[in-house]
Amino acid sequence: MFIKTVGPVTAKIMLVGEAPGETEDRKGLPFVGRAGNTLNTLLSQAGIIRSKCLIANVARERPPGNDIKHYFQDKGCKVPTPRMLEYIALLQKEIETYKPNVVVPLGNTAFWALTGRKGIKHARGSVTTSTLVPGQKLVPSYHPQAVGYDWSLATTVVMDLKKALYHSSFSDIPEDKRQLIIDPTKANFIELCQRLLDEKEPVAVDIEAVQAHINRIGFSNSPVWAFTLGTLKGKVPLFPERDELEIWEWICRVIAELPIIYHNATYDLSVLFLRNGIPTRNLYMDTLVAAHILWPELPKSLEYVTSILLDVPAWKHLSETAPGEYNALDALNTKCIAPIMEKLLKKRDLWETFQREMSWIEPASMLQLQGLYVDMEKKDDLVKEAKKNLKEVDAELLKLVGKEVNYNSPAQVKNLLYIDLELPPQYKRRKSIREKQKLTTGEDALKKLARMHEVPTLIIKRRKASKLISTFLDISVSPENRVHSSYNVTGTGFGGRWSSSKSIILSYGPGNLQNIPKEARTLYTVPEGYVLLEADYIQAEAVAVAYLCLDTVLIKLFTDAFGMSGSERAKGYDVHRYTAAIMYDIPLEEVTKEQRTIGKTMRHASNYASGPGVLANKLNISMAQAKPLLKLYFQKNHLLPIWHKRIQMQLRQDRTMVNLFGRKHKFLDRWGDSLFRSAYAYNPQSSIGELLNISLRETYDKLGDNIRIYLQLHDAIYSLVHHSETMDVMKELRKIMIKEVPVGRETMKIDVDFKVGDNWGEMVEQDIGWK
DNA sequence: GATTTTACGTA
DNA sequence: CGTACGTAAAATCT
Repeated sequence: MFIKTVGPVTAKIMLVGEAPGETEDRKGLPFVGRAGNTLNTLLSQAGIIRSKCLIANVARERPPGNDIKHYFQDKGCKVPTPRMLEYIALLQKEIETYKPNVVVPLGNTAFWALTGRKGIKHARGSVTTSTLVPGQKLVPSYHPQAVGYDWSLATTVVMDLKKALYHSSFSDIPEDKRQLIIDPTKANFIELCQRLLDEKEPVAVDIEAVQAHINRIGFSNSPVWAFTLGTLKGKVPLFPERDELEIWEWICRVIAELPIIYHNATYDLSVLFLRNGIPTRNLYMDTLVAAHILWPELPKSLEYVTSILLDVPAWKHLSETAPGEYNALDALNTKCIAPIMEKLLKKRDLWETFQREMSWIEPASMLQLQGLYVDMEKKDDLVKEAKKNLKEVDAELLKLVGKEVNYNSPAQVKNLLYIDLELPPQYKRRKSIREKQKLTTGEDALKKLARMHEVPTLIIKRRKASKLISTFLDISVSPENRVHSSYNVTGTGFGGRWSSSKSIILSYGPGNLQNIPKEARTLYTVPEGYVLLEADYIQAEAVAVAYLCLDTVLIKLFTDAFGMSGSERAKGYDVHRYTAAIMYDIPLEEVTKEQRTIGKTMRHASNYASGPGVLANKLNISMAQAKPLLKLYFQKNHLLPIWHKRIQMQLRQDRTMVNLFGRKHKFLDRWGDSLFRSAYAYNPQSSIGELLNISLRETYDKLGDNIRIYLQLHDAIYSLVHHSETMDVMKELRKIMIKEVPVGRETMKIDVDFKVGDNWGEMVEQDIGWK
């Protein structure tokens, strides 16, 4: 059926979708199926009344199989069929007739029909014009159907629609009158720097670099202008050496003396310091950090934040064709969003959290630039040994299998297991029952098959050995035998924790330092006379959960054990033993090793509401055995389900959770168990991360002259300490790390214990009592 | 050549 | 249907 455009001819807003679906086809109206429902929700959240809008699709008849490719001659959907051209001409005529103030293309097809361009992700949220109807204002956004698949896009679409609503009150397209000064002469550049120094406003700075060598830098100290200077073209300097030196002196003056704004300071600040010796003494704001605090659940790129907060054209496509303009706009837009974000942070009571995360940038940058020393001999030995090990497994496998198989290839392993060896097929868990089953060769599946055949065990062994070599042992090191990973203070969606990844400044090493297995840690050694000191929070997340549940018995166990040595604690104050004791209703001292292991697994699993299947896997028991065990556990720990229910109630308010330090997170996923479990994990995980990083910064301030902070591992700080000072440093670290954290009416303190070693793989517990 | 999927390491 | 991350190799898309 042909679907007509609906809505009042006087409408100020016109919404354009892609093509009708099944329901639309049946009812003869656009956006009345599932996508229509989503659209209604989005419109109402944006304050737009649907009946006052014109609603259209580009294609007017439902394509077979709902596949838009039907209307194109090519796979990339760039060459339209004659029918599609007719539809586009019709759309053009309608827009020219109704003259809405703003047209909202929803999705790639509508955006392409109106502009001839693709890439809705980069275009959405910008204010732009149509080429189909010249002069027609557009505010593009995602298609409601995309929101249906990924509900976290909803927030973005609502913000775009609000922007469209604002733009529907007038037809003019705002002119970008901001002034960009691109590649001035040396003399002009110096004048401009002088102007920045005179005006004393916070300056947004952005560098462009290839392999951390700066080739361009841009500045902006007001929302109306910016300037940029290229210093390198490829590897060729653009100025004579003496001029360049002078230019860098002025750059240094600006950056070292004025309050500075970056988008991703850990990068710009580190490169400027490493390559040009320029310190950022007054870091006023990192707009990436601001975005991470304001909307940890949303994208944080400058492009995205700008599309949300400003009414400016997209500019990222200029990076190749007009690098000067691109860089100047980066600086300018950073400058423009900064004050808006500052206001929002204060309004939402997040200023303190923001300042705290800002304070982590310096130590995180230090850790990246400092790096870790690698013992090359040890590394070579370990690689050799691991390769030998791999060869042995390969030989065994070849004997059993009788042919060469690439065990890193899931396809080949599937063939081997399920066709050649005729083992019972193991399937991946499906998201919905309607999805078709997919075979898996993951470790859990192989473990089950291991009961029937000896090959699966060897495959597990083979893959572990191969992973160890490729990811953790066979790593690149700097000329100084160091690895330099970057710590990302904005790297986790929850916030509070840092992530760790390959540095783009000094790209040596395994990248992520937070997932290195014990076997690969031994190659990280310390200089003669020094020790590696690990200070970690004891049972941190479990303690946090106990306080959040108000489990007074458990809290007492932790407070009684506070300050005890490890061996004392193990005797009568061990959480897992306690868990087993209450589960089996026996005295603490009668708990067997096996029962303790069960207690430990149960606690880990059920704090965050895992199901019987997973527990069965972990304890290597059947589902039938796991179910009553879980039931028993929740009977004895009745506060846990109450806590979970409380979280669900909090989510119902506005889907927002707040951690123990005031950090906020909005959970945007589809309402359901998976969202709940994520929310259960939020407070303990992000609060402990935050606690550790607060302590890390304080350690950096107070002990930075005597020790080198070496590693951060979510709930542990590692430092290099002269062996003669180990005891003193332990005392100091305890003073810093043990903090009183309010949880409701209680005050939580988490104990710290220490390990010492001369390499990261062999750390020895320090059995010291502190009472 | 770029992007997605699969598998697997840590807290 | 623990959660949170990042990387390597293979598979897939263009």
